[in-house]
Amino acid sequence: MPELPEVETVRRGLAPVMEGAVIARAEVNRPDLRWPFPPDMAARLTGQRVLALRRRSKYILADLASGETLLIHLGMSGRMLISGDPLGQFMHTHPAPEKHDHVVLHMENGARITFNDPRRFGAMDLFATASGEAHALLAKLGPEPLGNSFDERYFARALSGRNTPVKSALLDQSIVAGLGNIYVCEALFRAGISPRRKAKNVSAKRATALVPIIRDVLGDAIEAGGSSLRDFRQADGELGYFQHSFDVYGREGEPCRREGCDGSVARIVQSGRSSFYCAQCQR
DNA sequence: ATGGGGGCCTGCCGGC
DNA sequence: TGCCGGCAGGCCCCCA
Repeated sequence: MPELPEVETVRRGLAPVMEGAVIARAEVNRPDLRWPFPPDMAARLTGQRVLALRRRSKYILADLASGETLLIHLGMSGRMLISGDPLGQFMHTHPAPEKHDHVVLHMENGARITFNDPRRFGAMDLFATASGEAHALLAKLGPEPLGNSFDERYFARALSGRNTPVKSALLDQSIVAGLGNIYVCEALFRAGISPRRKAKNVSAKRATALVPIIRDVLGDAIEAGGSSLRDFRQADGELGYFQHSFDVYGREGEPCRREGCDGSVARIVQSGRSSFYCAQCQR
């Protein structure tokens, strides 16, 4: 269920045990997740050193010494668990295998990285690192919201002329890549923009204001995730799931948190997804 | 080209 | 207690 901040938290948690480390054995327990795994995936992972662990949008990308990149998507319910004790962080034991442990990377350094995904909306694939972002899943992604190419001018233009609700536009990964339902709701709350407003009717001024707000919402969440990583390593090694405090998401019926606002959080359904917002101060 | 809806899966929670 | 409907943070694909 991870959005960009959770995926980044997972990446940061995996990096110390994966970057520079060698995959001794890849255990692949089923032929597919959302799509079939690439041919001979286990063999193509076995013996490979991980040169770098990157993130693009909600995808984790592991560059291998073979010249291939392992693409990982957590879908809605994907989780990563680190076990073993490669860094001397008190995870001496490997937990018993659980249902939905689909892929396990046994690292030469003693770490074990388990991908567990009950709903199987996740994905794994291999592609030539040199082909860059030509992969079908990456090719149509818009700019990284925390990157330089996501700027005020770009964003105002991207929203202008769109007939769809601004909520849908922000969920559109080709406009900006990495936001999901939660952080869209949170960003629109901070910006005081109703999720129902058509994208084309968001003024350039407000679109401009939204850019740093999106960055802040994501940045705050990454910071919260980062500070929780230590705890997860010491506890059970599970990455990417931690307590968030949201202003509107999941707070239907509760009071609006904006100072001076006496409204309450409403839930509406837009294209089949819940939107949480305060109709009083989001227009 | 754009926008909306269906579908993929399993687990969990609340209501009866 | 058991069953059932509704819901879940993603994203591709098809259709109008």
